[in-house]
Amino acid sequence: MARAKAQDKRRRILEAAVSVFARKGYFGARVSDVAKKAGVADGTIYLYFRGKEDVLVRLFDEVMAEHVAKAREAVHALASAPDRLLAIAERHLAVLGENRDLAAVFQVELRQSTRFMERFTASWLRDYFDLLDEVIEEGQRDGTLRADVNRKIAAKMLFGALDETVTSWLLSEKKYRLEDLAAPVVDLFLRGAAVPDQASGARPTVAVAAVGGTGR
Amino acid sequence: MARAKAQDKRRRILEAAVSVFARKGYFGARVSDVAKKAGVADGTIYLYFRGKEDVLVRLFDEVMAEHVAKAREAVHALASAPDRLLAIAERHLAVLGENRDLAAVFQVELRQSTRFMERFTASWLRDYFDLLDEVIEEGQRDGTLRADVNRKIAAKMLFGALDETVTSWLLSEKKYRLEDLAAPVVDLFLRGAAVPDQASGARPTVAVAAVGGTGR
Amino acid sequence: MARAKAQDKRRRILEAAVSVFARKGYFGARVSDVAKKAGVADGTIYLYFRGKEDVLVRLFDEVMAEHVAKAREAVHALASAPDRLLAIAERHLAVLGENRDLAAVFQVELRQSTRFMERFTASWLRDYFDLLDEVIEEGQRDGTLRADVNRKIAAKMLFGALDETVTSWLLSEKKYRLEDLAAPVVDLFLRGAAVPDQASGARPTVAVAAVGGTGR
Amino acid sequence: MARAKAQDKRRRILEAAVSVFARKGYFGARVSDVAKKAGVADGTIYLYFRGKEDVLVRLFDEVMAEHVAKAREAVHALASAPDRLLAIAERHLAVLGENRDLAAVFQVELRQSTRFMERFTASWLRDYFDLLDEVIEEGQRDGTLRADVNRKIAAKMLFGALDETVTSWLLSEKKYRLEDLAAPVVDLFLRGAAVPDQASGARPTVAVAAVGGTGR
DNA sequence: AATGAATGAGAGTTCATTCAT
DNA sequence: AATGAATGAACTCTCATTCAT
Repeated sequence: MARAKAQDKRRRILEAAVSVFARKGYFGARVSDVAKKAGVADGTIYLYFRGKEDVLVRLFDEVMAEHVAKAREAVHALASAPDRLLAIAERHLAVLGENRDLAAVFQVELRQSTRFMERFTASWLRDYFDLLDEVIEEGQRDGTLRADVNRKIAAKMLFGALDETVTSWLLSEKKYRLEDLAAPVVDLFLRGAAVPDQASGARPTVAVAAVGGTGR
Repeated sequence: MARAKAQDKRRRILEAAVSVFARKGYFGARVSDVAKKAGVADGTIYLYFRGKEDVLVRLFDEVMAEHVAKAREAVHALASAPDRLLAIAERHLAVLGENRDLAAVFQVELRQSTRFMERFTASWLRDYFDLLDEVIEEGQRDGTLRADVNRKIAAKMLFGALDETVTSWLLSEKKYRLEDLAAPVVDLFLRGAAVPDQASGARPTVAVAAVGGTGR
Repeated sequence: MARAKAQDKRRRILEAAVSVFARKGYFGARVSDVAKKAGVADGTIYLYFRGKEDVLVRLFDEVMAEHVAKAREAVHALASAPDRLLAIAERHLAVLGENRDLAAVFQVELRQSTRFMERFTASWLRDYFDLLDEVIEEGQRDGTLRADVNRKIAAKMLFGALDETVTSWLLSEKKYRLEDLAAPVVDLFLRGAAVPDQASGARPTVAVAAVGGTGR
Repeated sequence: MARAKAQDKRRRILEAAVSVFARKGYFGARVSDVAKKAGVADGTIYLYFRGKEDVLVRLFDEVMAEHVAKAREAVHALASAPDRLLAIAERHLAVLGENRDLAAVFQVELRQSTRFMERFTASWLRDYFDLLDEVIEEGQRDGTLRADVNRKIAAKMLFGALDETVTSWLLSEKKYRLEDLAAPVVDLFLRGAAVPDQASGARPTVAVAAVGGTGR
């Protein structure tokens, strides 16, 4: 019981943090703002978190852990690489599209500093890229994806496209359903922007450079 | 003479800011750090800039103005859309690849807050996306790019891919030439990740949703 | 308890401010000087006051509110205008004569700027002048004070005389009891400096100009 | 010639200072504001004055020297004490009434700190009070002024009345000619506010305390 | 467990003054 | 004599964190 109550308070603090960080930015937000929004005393936050930065870090870790886990589940339930990539893209856009404040925190506030970013890159973002990498690799093995594509580059392109899509939506005044963009983005990712050279088997002239270390 | 000296001092301050912001982050950097690095007194910075934030903003504006202008020139010198996109990508990666500190500031520090981002999105980033949009449109008109691709989405995908490529390079320990990734990224962007359905004319099953408002 | 302690701290800050402002002047005094003198941390001052200026303003308001109230009480307890004016003068000189630091703040620091002065003139100083005005008016009605005297001018003369008396005392090296000057000042105010024209009813030759708007 | 030009520049700086100090207050005014208003470079001020404070001090000294000298001349041209006091009052109010900015500086900015005030009190203000004292003394000797009046107190009352009259005029929104108040103020000073006890030769009951050291 | 008053280090910015030109 | 760019000390106020209650 006491445990449940405590967890509830912890959750309220995290939710308040999302809201306050989204509106004022991480540096602009005061710990007391978060406390007030959460309905607790300033000091209480320090019973649940090590400090202001820890709130941001935990927020990130917990949302991501859940997201990556669900993405993995979704992937396992599907067979082909294209379907799997679409499922990942849909989840990605849906999660952030449902909660604009969360999107603001993830797209903007989380990129506060190289220090933060390195930490994130080293943890769950790594997992997320690994997931993309695995899906692509399997697609290459079963022949649905081109084998001559560098997986690291492909993963970054897809992630970058989704990321930019979210940021663009976030900063846009226009209201549209973010997840509706999953299909066209993945379609473009799969089929490419160029008109295929139909007559011959000739490839576009841009050479595929063999790039070594491009992994994060 | 006096004019030249003043401009030199201004430049030194901007260069010092890039270096200091890259290492400590915008919020972590003290104005006095920038001053010391630039070899001027603290107060001197206020003779050239309105304040700390103005240093960041000017830095961004001036680098971007130059970059976008040069990208436009490069585009005009080339004929086909694929070549043009490759040229843009090469410039994008080369500029940031040449100066890791500058890359750090652009990839990380500039995204500190929604306030910054909105400002940037409204100014030069807008220009940059417009440039991509124009190149893609012309490619669609002359038949080198698929007409059924949403230009806004395509522009975001290419930008997102480049952006993520830079961020990944920045955070990576491995040393590689960033601009070498321009060709494979653009190739992937043009040809897509999927193996084309050669026998039939069948398209991948993912439908191309007609999405209305996706512009920033 | 907590309430009492907080009020005590507030009072200590005000007392420290009187002491520090008197010695260094408002602009010369640092907030940290006041804090140190009050035995609190710098930041604590901002829990009780909006800022440095607010400390001065509150100080003034609170001392004046009490002073004007007590002066009114004293007035009500007495019957004739001359007695009432003497009572007011005695209070005026006694309050400031008892606390040289307070006198310094009131006579000097409070007149730092037109901004301050306008604020003060608009608030309690107005009340004080109103009180003098009322007492004089009643004196004119009951025949103890000359009816041909402009009340506004008379109030300013008495106040000016008291004010100058305090300033003079403050800057003087000599030590004397300030309140002892109340009687001679009021006496002079009432009887005038000139030798009355005893033989005739002739008035001094200086004409009483009928001046319209002389009120503050 | 060069000498004349230099003096002109010096005068322009002083005039600019009056204007700027009146509007922004001594502490609020920047040296560069004064320089700009005077049409000279910041550094030039330091060729004519020791620093910001020196500008204020010289301003005061020079205006006062002239004023006291002229007041003395006016006094010598007149015979009776009442006339002389009226002349002094008229000059006092006229000088400040003619130049609101100068009045603002003298009534407000000059009282910035005990340090300033002590300096002033020790110099020309001393002269001014001495002049009043002399006039009153002669009036007592020739029988136009009451001999039982303490001269120091009387001088302070008259000065205080004039001072308060100026301050009141300065802060008042209403526009009226300040010097028109000289006559009624001096009349009140001479005849007193009380209705004389006509039947008997009885004096008002307020005793004239014999106060020793009341001089500044 | 919770509170919130108190702390005090820290930083952006201003501006009187200097001095090379 | 005049300039005005440069200096850098100084100061107010903020806010993450602590700890007595």
